[in-house]
Amino acid sequence: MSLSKISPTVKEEEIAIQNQIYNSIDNYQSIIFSAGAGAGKTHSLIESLKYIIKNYGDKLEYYNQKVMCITYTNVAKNEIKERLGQSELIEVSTIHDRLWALVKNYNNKLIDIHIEKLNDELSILEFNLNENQDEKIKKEFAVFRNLSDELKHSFKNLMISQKDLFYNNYNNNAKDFKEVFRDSLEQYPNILKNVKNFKKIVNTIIKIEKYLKCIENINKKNDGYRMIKYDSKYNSDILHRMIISHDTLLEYTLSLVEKYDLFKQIIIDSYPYILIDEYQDTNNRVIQIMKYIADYAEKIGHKLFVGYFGDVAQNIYNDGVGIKISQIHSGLIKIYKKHNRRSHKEVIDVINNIRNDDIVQESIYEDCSGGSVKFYFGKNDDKQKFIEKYKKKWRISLDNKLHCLVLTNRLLAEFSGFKDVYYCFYNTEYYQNNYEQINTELISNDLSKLGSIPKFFYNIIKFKVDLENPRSFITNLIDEEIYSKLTFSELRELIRILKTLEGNSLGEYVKSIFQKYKETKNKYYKQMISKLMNLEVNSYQGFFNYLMDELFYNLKDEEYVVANEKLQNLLNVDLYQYFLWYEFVNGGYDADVNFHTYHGTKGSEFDNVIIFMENDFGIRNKNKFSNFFGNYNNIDSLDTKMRQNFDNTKNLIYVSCSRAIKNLRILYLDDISDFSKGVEAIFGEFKEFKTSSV
DNA sequence: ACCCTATTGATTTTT
DNA sequence: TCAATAGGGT
Repeated sequence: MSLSKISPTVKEEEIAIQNQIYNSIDNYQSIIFSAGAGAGKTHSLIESLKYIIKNYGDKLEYYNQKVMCITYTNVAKNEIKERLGQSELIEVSTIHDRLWALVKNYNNKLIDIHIEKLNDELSILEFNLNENQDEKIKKEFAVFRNLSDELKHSFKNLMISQKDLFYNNYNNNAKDFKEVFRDSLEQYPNILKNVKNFKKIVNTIIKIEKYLKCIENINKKNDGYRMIKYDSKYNSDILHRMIISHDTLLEYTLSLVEKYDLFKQIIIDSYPYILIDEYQDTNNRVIQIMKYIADYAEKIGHKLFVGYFGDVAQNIYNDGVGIKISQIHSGLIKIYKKHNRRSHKEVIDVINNIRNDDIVQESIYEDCSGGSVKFYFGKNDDKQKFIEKYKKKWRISLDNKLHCLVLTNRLLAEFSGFKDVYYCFYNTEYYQNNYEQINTELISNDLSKLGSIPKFFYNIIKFKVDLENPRSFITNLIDEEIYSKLTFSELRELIRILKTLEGNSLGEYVKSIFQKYKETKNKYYKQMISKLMNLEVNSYQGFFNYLMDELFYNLKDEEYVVANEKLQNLLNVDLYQYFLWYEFVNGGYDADVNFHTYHGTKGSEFDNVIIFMENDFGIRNKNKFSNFFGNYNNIDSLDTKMRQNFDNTKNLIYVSCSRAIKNLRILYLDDISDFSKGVEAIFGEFKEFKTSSV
């Protein structure tokens, strides 16, 4: 068994590094702790928290103070809470939750900031509408600007009064849209020549109106305008309804921290220890907030410790602060940890080459060899063969799984075997109009993130799986409320009825459920189905209509046939595909090969990893990976923009490759001859993958 | 042949 | 939301 022996000297080194952190805590010297993938960062963070409680817990309790531990994601928050165990003195939460908890007590100040924000936004809108000379914007607003002042005024009023008409027809095709406004806009020359520009103009006008009204309402202290609300579920601000979203919460908090010394002091005196997990992913405003607080603590001579834990090379999100942290928060004590507790030597060597900076990891284990890394290039069609080869070679089973990383959710759906489910959902009006939603609402390992219809389908599949799985408990299947009322023979009868349900597609299965519903007199069955379907109408037609309403709203008569067909397709997909999707949502526990996106693997580790890579990352990021390898040997010649792209790609490859504990293979699906030097520099050598040799 | 407009289809992830 | 491409008019 490898990866088990740690030499005493290395163990001491590791302890010495942890002691450096403790020492900084003792002296209230803020730190930035940097360690590569698999170094045990979270472990260090948790040990530090325990250290604070052990040594300063009494003092904290006496002064009614707490330790603030903030994470970027809820997943990280839960992991830390679980590993740390119960502690009254430590508040673990996501950054946004913590900031909102602090900030919401300052509602009056927030309202002032909100009015400022509305005014700022208003001047931007007015500027674009009337003055902005930027070529693109000038063109978009030209037809409006060409109107006389009088016409501008009347046009604004007209559109504000016809707001509903405007939005109701918003998704019409251009011809129909023009038809709606043809007569009422005759006196405004060319205003509706280009629908896109027209929409832009009218949207701007309506927004200005809304913001002005909002300010008026705030000043009059009208109902609904006396409080700022933070909505963590929704991704953008609705400023005119007093609702702010994630980024604006950070913006407002930063303003408060900037302006009000008392606010800073309250934070400092309530939380003398602030620890930040995965700092590289947080928005730079968070670091600015911390810097303001730290500076003020020093000014007034109050003790404060700020600890950043993270790794700049694992910053893969655009708005993460990454390497810029040192510019924003200067004067931090740097602590590095070079040990790797995760991977075999062969993997560590490669990931060191990828990051190529001052963190050069060494395995903490003496017995760290025995892994293997190889880089292949091959054809796009060879992916399945490649997987097959390593399934055999590595003896893949449920106990020794293979994890494949792909770039897009679309590929992930295809490989995982629910391609048609993905495409049929993709083709619905709802997901066409909210195209980015499909990836969160359908392709998620987190049940709470599923969209309403995917969740509904999930429940139906779960019902079927629980029913057919001999290992599952009756109580899983039958609701407690119903189960408790049943006699033994009633239960047997209910199960007999349930077992008669059948169908090859989701549609057929649901049809069978409702057919039985109509036929049977068994009230328990009816209760169960009512509960499962949660629909007003207990019929297949009711089910169908419900889906139609949710997925294809706002239909015009002539669109009905196509929509009907699309929904039919969604229901015609083989039940097995839905089953595979269900398995995926559950985390793929029952599959020996699991698929992930590169980004989605952050924090995980797997024994066997295959990464499929190619030149492009979608249509907007042409040559992302080929440029990385091509530029690897001459990064100094890159301009700022190119360098940013390079680092971003580097980090993504670093995160992906560093998931591997033992075996790592890359299959590159394009020609690599133009940048093979870069590949060699990282992976040593490369080979062609020939299917004939399998 | 050219220009402007409409339609189409898409990269990932978190709060 | 936005870039690429298809389409339509001159």
